[in-house]
Amino acid sequence: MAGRPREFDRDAALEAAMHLFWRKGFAAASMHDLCEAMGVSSPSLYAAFGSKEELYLAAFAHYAATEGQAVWDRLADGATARAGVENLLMAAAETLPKSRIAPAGCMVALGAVSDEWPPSIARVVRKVRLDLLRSLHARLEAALADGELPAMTDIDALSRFYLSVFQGMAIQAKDGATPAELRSAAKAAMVAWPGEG
Amino acid sequence: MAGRPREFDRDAALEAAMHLFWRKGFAAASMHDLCEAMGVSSPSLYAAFGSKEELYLAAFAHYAATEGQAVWDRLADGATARAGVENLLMAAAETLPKSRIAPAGCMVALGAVSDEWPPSIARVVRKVRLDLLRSLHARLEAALADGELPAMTDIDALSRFYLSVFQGMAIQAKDGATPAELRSAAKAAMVAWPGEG
DNA sequence: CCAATTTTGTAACGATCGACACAGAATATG
DNA sequence: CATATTCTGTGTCGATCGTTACAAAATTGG
Repeated sequence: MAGRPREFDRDAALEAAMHLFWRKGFAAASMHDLCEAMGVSSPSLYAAFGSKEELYLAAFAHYAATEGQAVWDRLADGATARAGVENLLMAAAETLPKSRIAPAGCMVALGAVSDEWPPSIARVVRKVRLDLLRSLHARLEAALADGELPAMTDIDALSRFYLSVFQGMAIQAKDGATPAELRSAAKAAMVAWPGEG
Repeated sequence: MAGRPREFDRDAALEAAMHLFWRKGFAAASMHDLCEAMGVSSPSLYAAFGSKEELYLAAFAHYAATEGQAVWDRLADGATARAGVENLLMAAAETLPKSRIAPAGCMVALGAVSDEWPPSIARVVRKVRLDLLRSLHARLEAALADGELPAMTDIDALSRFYLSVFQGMAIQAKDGATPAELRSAAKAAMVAWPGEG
């Protein structure tokens, strides 16, 4: 087991690819752009990641495990499901708009919404989106069992509703909405919590 | 003023282009696909529409004037702003999922969300999205003036919130959500109407 | 019928894309 | 040092993209 050692940091390169994909999507981020952003020539890139599709999947997994997880973990914060959902939306309002270090939007919410994405990527992205719906659903179901929510609450509808608010916020962030504007929308959404008045 | 007459129906061809762009987005709908779907050879297409970008803009305008307008007009239906918003969301729940005649999603809500779109198109699409926000805002402002909404209601927040629900529903429709599922989410959103409970 | 004009289909253009062949350079092992 | 192995950069491959010459075909006006 020998060979010339790799001259670039694989994780740093993956992070750079993630940011470029995050900002430009899959198709618009050309291999030329990626090589430049990652500081790696294309044969090295292919040796390390296989193909552009596989590189995207690796970057997407990295995104889900870091940026995405950081926001979605807030759902578990707080004593009640209501607090968890509010924390989630507030964190989203803070994270979704463009900042000095991060592009606007969300790779999970906005990825593969048009059919111009490779099917293999679309399948993975949509699966993660459904996972978000499922974890929202699970949190609300627990709240129902705890008696936090009225017994006749429509959990399917409520989880789908709060997911739609999150996804809509992602689109508006892409259009330039500020954290304050998204917070106000999230605040308005929390009024729909069952038993509010 | 003479010349060989055009052999294809310009409006029918534009409608076909609209459906293809609606389903596949801008980049993934190649000129080859478009020519096939429109039943026109590419030089004829260029003579009639100018370029692929201009064709998209024409198809998008056609979409906004027909499919989009039909849904958004519901905002004016009903005696109250609340009824108008509910009608709008219910119409969206019916229209957004894939049907026998229409693709899933919405060209306005989901168009140009990634940066892989030509800037000229992104500018137009985002302007229309902002117009949606403005018309929602205007309807709620009128309701405020009529006393339908409490005097301290945050109109900016409320319009942005309902827009986000609509946009989120569009994403979920792309992921395969049914009209019934979207209706239930819309119903949950209406609970957030000020003074509910 | 003749000339002018516009559309049509075939075929091809240059540009760009993702992907890779190749040879040189850098390491580990014996 | 010699060999095997792996990485690196240059250059290029075939495919596909949007776009357009070109000539034949079809119409109107004189």
